[in-house]
Amino acid sequence: MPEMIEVEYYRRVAERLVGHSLAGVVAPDAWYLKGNTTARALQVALRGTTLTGTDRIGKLLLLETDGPTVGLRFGMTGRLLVDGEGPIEKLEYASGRGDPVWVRFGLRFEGGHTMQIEDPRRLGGVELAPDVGHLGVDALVIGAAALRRGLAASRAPLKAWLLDQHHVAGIGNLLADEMLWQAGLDPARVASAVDDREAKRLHVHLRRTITQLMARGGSHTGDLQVARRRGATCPRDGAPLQRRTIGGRTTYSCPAHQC
DNA sequence: ATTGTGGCCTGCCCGC
DNA sequence: TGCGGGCAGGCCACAA
Repeated sequence: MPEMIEVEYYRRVAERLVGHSLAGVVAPDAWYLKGNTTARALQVALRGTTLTGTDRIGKLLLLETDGPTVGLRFGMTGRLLVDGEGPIEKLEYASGRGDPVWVRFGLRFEGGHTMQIEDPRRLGGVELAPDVGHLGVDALVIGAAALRRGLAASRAPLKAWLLDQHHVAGIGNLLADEMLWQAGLDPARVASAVDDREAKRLHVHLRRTITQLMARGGSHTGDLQVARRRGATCPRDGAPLQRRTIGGRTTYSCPAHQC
């Protein structure tokens, strides 16, 4: 599913169209437009503007223009297609087939270029001038000290804290499980009970997990991934994995080495 | 303020 | 072969 890694891939393909001007907006699905915007409002605001750059904060992709900024969210099954092709063929929890009705939003550019979001489950969305003030610092940017301070101030379970986009932006369920498994920390630990040494270790593995999985090709390429099913054993030490709900999400962890 | 819960969306997969 | 129920999780509204 799209976590910050996949969204970063999307950002890189979107970057190809920087410098092109927008010829039109295709918004067949009103549900997909968030923040009370409409197809007409988007058309009026964006037509004739030029894509000047792209940015990403966590899982939010920002298309910067010389007019307003457009925010794209991909939910769990959204893919970005530039000129009909995406950087990712198949998403975890989504099939490899495509269906034209899954295209929920599109931008037409001068010269015939297109940018589209294909999202079978409609969990993503498009917003004009999104408010990014409530988003935490991007997971690849947060420093060890900030991570330690954030954890110290919370009584939420460690994993729930990591998933909260207000604290750190970009970590989804798979990444959270993988980095905690790598760091040897129990996802159910109370965040403030994580000591300085453990917080430092988590910071190391947070960065390492994201950069490594980005190089491998996606958030589903972690070492724990093969064991994300009932009855599986830990790929590291062979212990039966624990399956729980933490932070409202299915959580796999190893009771032997995560503590 | 913080933390937890339930609902939304819909395709896919499993068991019958 | 078809069908129904469970499942997946990012995000948001809402409750305490």
